[in-house]
Amino acid sequence: MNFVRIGEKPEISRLPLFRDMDDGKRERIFSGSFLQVFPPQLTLFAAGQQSDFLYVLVDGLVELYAVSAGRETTMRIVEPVTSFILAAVVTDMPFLMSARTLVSSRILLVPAALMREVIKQDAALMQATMQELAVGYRGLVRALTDMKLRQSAERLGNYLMEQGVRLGDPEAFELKGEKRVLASLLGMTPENLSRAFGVLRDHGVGVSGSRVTILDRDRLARFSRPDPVPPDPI
Amino acid sequence: MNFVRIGEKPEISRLPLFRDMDDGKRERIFSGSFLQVFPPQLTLFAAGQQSDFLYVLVDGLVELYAVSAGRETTMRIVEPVTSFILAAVVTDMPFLMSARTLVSSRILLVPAALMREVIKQDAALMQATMQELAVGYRGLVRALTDMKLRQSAERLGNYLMEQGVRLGDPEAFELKGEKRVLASLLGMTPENLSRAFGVLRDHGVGVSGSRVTILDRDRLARFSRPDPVPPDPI
DNA sequence: TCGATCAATTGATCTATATCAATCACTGCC
DNA sequence: GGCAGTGATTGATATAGATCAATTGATCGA
Repeated sequence: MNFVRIGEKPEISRLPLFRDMDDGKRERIFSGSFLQVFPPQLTLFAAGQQSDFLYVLVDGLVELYAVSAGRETTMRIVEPVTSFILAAVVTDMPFLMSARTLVSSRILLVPAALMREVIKQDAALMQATMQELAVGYRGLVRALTDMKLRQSAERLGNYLMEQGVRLGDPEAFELKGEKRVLASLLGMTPENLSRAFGVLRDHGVGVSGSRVTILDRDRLARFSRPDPVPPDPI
Repeated sequence: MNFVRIGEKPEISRLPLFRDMDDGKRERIFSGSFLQVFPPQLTLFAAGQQSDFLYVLVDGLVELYAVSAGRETTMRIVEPVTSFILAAVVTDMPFLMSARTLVSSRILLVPAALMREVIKQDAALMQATMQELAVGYRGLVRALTDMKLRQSAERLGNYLMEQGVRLGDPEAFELKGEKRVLASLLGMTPENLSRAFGVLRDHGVGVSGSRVTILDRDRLARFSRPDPVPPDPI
């Protein structure tokens, strides 16, 4: 367990969540938090547990998953630098999701009680928390719509288009995490993910290992029918 | 278009969202808002539109639905007294969902800009908004998990158990809205909703029209495997 | 009271996706 | 360099749920 080192601060401070708040208050949060490195495939917390920390993934990759009816499903693949499990911290309710590292990860742990306390004191932090929750809410509305209305290959197509934009190069990028995790995120089996990639090959998508190339964006869009409302910025 | 009448205030003021805020500020919001009655089956707003108002359903029934890939799906059945479409208002982004009245409804319209302005001024309102979004976020996490992991009859079983508790009598209650809307909410066709009710008949559920009776709660729970983490209050 | 209308139900298929079963292709290690 | 071990792919089959097609039942107005 280490306290937050100087080198880490800038990228964490640059997060929308902490960016606009009072410097002293931010310092207070950071000095009460600690950075920890976790090995791959380690369970960080399980659904049902009391939410003792807000997590900020600084480096690595984390999977959030939910369990129900004896099976599990990936809810989110968290890429750095992002906070996660904010809603549980804000409501002071047990986690609905579990988390595990997919690769070795450096994570900032902010004590939930401290976070809740400073939120109450700092209007900018509260505002940012509110925004983050609202944006997250809308992301889930999209995800649920996607799951209810689109079929698997279309979901994959949309995911690839969005991921391309998010990662900076809409034409070509690397998939994050194993394909089986991606399959679970998209609500399908690994077998069907393979077949879905096969389908998309005829609609302007190239894949080789985890390298994805979007050869014909219009063609892919025509097939996967992206949401008319464009994605929210951050 | 009428301004908020005295008679309406108490139940709106009692909403968690407005309950704890400064009285003067609340007055400011209410005097800038108006109550309106809408006939059944009227579209209140459509996805993609700029979010000009926060809506509070005072009386009646409203359906929130999303459209994608040419089809539509019910996202939420809003019962009084509840605010809706808060995330769009907070982020000042276009609606992701459309809304229509299912029956004649009395609705409070709070101008979105006014809402955002007062949120910035009143810490208690901001806090309540944050809480509401966090609770909503968790509701969507549950809904998405449900859709991904449970099959249709189980989803129905869980819905009925929760609805019973929410409406005050876990043993017997009336379904809100038409069954076709419920089917869409639960991500199935009306035909399959009928069959799902048929399945649940062997698992402690009685139905007659829109009247649902839960004859054997344990049996139903055994079948539909409710979430181990209990639902959030409010 | 009788049709007309529309939601709900029931039955018969069809289809997207899951499941089961190999096989293939890496990756790392001895 | 070869061979476990693991993830990805491909193929064959099974199944939950959709779709199509009537039929039933309830509501409402003439």
